[in-house]
Amino acid sequence: MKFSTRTRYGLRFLIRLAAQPEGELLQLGQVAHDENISPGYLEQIVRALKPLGILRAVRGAGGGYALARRPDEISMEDIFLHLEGEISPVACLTRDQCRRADQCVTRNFWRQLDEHIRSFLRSQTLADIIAAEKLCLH
Amino acid sequence: MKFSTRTRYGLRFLIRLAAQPEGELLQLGQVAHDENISPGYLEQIVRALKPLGILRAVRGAGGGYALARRPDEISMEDIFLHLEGEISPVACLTRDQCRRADQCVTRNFWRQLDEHIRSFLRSQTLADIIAAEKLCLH
DNA sequence: GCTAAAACATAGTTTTTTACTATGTTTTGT
DNA sequence: ACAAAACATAGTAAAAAACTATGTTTTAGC
Repeated sequence: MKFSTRTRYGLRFLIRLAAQPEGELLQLGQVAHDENISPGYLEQIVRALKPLGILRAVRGAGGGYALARRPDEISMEDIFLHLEGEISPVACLTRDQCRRADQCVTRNFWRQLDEHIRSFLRSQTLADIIAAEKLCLH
Repeated sequence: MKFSTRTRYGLRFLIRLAAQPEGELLQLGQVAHDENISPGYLEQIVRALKPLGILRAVRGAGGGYALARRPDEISMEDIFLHLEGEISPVACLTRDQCRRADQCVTRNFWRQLDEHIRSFLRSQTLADIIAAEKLCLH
């Protein structure tokens, strides 16, 4: 039960954006270098985030990325859904519904676990993570 | 973020044992057949559970398995630790401590998520799962 | 004692997923 | 024009997961 580098790298990218001064652009290559992530791989990851609509991209020389929304309006649940694909601990909760579902002894347990994880992710925003970080600094 | 078939099959095996009348043995081959799991694979999984000490095995013809403890004394956290290997959503919480750990922005977030998942698993026992099942029957 | 049936054990193989690379195209400031 | 950035897809390598194969050991029943 591990989260992929996709999710971890993507989160780090977003945190870097959130830490950026309002309106300032940050280049993907810069983040890739600082965070020691392959630029090509990071591009793929960032692309997965685009449909979420939280990124503002400026193309061409001198371009870069910025957040399109305030960090406290961006929930971890949304981020995880786009990076990880899905969150559920077992596939049958969201897809591949198995035919034994209604007589499945463990299904209810998985559903509860799923709801626990999701509700935590729902309760957290990008801003919370940054805030926790700032607290540590003094 | 999916749990492996190891964990899911192993859990189903334990539930079958828990549903068994007190002291009665259940054969692995029987469970494998009923649950449509490869017997050889299920054997591997069951072996991973042995160090937990919740299994009583009787070898030889007419042998089988039974629970060595009451279902309400067997926590989901223990089961998951043995089947999944570890629970933490990222490796650096339990091993592979990275050298940037103390300046890691996301580490605290991962730790909180980890604790949420673990505390849920700690709160649940095999007995709870069986009980939830019994409720559904009438 | 022999045999069949069960648990016990390890190594190997296949399949799937993850992580990453290669090779471009498009856009835009200078 | 050109360099630097985002955008996009396909391919590849490595790792993990899922399973198979091939045994050994134990024990009840004949």
